[in-house]
Amino acid sequence: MAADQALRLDNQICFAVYSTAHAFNRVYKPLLDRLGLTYPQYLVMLALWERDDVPVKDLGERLFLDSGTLTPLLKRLEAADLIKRTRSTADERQVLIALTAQGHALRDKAKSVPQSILAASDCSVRELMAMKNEIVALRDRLNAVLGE
Amino acid sequence: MAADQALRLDNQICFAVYSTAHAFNRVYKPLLDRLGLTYPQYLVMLALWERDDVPVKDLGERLFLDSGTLTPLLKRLEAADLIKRTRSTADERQVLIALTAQGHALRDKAKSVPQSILAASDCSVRELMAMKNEIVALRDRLNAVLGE
DNA sequence: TCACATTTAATTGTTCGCAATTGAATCCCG
DNA sequence: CGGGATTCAATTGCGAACAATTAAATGTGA
Repeated sequence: MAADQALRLDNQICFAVYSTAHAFNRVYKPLLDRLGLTYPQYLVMLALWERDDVPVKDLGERLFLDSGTLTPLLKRLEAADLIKRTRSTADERQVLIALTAQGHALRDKAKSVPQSILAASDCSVRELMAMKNEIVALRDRLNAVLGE
Repeated sequence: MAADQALRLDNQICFAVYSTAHAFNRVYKPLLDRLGLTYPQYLVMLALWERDDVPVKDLGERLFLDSGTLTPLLKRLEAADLIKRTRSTADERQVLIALTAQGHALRDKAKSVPQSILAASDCSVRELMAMKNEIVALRDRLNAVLGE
């Protein structure tokens, strides 16, 4: 592809991904407002609903985020009584993140969210999963380059 | 899909898109550091290289961003002497964004960026364009819901 | 024409996201 | 055992991203 064409905004897959991430964020906003969560906070809760009582580092690896992002976010979730932060006794460098009863309970309220997003995306589950797999494969290749 | 499965992080296309956007950002970082640009600033420059002398609003529509994001970003580009902000005489509500000579010149330095990204994505142009088209179609459907 | 609505950027305040650094705990190796 | 390297979370500083509001300019209809 000629450099001129390559620099066109419309040809940039990165812009497609970037602008779609923001579009998702905007669609999620009214749904998550009802749960009292921001979108990144929702992702943290999704991760914790799968497995909690984990150090910040574990959460960071699952979400591709570092402590600079997670520490203040987790403090806000703690202030909202959704999680508890406890310094590990076994290894005092670690801070373990556990769900509170309210944090567990919020999962029920969140159950309807994916269905609403599916409707907004106006697409079959099969198609979305196929796209998701392609995008994840791309992400993993990009991350592989970073790891070198 | 059962609600339990739907809430799994791995099944969320939104998380796939979100985490891929961050992966792109990290791959772009070292390349854009050489141009003295952040990733959103690079997107603004891409848009301006296609068409400049445009009001902030026009830029916002092309990038799906509002003045709250663009105004400070454009001030930084102006401080770097890449663009000039001029209040329109025809309609004094508008501020027109034009490239400076340096802003135009930066395009040459940016020409090698897409090639580097292509290499990092370890994927053919054809495959990337196909993915891009799918993602853009999804974005447009999401934005359509927001417009209602 | 004139009051009122709309458009446009800018501003304010909150929350991410990350690089770089810090300080404490733990690991590892001689 | 001891000292330097490593790991982990927190902190600082900067740049997005967006909601809500503001102020000025323009448009519109009676």
